[in-house]
Amino acid sequence: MNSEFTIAVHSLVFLANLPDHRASSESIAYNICTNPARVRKIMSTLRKNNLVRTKEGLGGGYTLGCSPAETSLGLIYRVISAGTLKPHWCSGDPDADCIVKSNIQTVMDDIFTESEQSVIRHLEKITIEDVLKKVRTAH
Amino acid sequence: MNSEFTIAVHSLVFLANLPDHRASSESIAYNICTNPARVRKIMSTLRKNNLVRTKEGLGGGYTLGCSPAETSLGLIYRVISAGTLKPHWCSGDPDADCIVKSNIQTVMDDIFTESEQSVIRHLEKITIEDVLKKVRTAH
DNA sequence: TCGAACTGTGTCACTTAACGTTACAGTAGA
DNA sequence: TCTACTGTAACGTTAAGTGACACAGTTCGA
Repeated sequence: MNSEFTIAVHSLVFLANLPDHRASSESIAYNICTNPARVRKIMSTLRKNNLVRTKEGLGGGYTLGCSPAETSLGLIYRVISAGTLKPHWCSGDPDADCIVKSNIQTVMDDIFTESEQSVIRHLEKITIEDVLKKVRTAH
Repeated sequence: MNSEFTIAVHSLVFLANLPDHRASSESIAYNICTNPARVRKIMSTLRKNNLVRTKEGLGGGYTLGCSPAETSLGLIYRVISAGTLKPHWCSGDPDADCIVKSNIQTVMDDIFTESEQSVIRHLEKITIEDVLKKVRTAH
């Protein structure tokens, strides 16, 4: 899985934890330990899915566009990371004669897709608020 | 997820599909489309878990060490790829003052571990025989 | 007992994906 | 119009994934 999911969740939790739910890409990036451009790219995707609101210009930045209690990590995964469970490298060769060699790709593809579905179903049970609570009570 | 899981499954399905369930690393690698050394490295792990038997020397090679109908992909995942669902990159910093920044790592860690468990539970429902059947009936 | 055909394993090189950096156009408020 | 933001693209750098090679150890048959 790629780490954009982590960044997306961290950003939303960070915003949810702030009194005014508002921050610039620079302060979010500082909290996450990455660079503002990377944050902006991911926030831009979140905005297109109404999970954050953005405001350009002076005094602008990012604000929460969703209710932490109603936003699941499953939704965030689908928006940010769908398809990333499957490895890039594939075994076999569709044009080969051997049925294993030629058919394994589509079979494994299905298996990875189903596996991803089971991850998403699990992540749908966890909300941003749940994560925030865990962060607040972590020892 | 890393592609060693794919190679392990492909190898076992390939062996299961052969009449004598026996092959050299070279012929397995050719079927998978990778190099023999990589196959040997992964098969070595499978051998340590009794999923294949290996024989060195002249006339040696790999044979199935398990029953395809009783061997689940979940077991293979645990043996080969446990822990690879989580991305390498982590956000936050355990030494920071902000509770989000300092605690997000352990919280996300738990989430990835649980997500991996749900993948494993799903993969436990699929056997090598199931994969072989799908390969044989794939259009 | 020697040679051929294997596995086991380590090392290094190469390729590709992940991540960081910089730059700059566009926007909005002071 | 200046300053502080986002949006996005391009490029550089680092780390992971994969391939290639080497060689010691093993087994069998001639």
